[in-house]
Amino acid sequence: MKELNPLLHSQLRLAVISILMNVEEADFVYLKEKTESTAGNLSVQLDKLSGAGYISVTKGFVGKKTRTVCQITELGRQAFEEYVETLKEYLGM
Amino acid sequence: MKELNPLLHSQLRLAVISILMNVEEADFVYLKEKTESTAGNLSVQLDKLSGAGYISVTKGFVGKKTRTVCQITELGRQAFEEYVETLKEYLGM
DNA sequence: ATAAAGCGGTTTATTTTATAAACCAAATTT
DNA sequence: AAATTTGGTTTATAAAATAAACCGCTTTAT
Repeated sequence: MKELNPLLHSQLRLAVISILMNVEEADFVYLKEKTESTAGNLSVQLDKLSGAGYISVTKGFVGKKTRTVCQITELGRQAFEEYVETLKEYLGM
Repeated sequence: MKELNPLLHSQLRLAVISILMNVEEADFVYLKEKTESTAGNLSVQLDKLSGAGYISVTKGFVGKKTRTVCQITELGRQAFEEYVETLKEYLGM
């Protein structure tokens, strides 16, 4: 049995990646609302994903307010696809 | 986004349940080999699954040796099916 | 017959991970 | 200008996974 990439096998990180797979980009506030996570938790998990090179995180401004935008990277996309394949074995699909 | 049943969202426990879904029953030694887990870890995770009523664990003998046999319960089967459905949402299937 | 090693586990301790709580700077509202 | 809100980060705590140590029984070798 292959191992399930532990970086993706986490509810919140999987939710984030899953969202980012279906959208060009998403900002911190959107991700927080969509995943119903706390800011702190989200911040930590985004760091991990970005540390692994699975997402890019860009801080910018909208008017005077900061805006943190996330995008999935090619590496992240690949990791996700592989995770799904592995998972299918577990689920018998 | 629905939450992924945390009892099933664990590599080892998911592997165990996944095996038990496809087999009438499986004993400790078989599960250990198949999942490549340590005995300690497996023991703990089987306890959790059995504590939740997802599997039944029966201790018996084969000759003089003890044998611990596991089977998935109806509750476990249901939980697994639901977990898979929820996961599909995350994976976009 | 007895010590040593192996089998099938369980219990306990350690490490890792997830989560929440506290905090911070800048902007906005009152 | 004080208080509140926004958009986060950092740090502390709780929970989970994992490994290490252990235990009773059996088998093997001496």
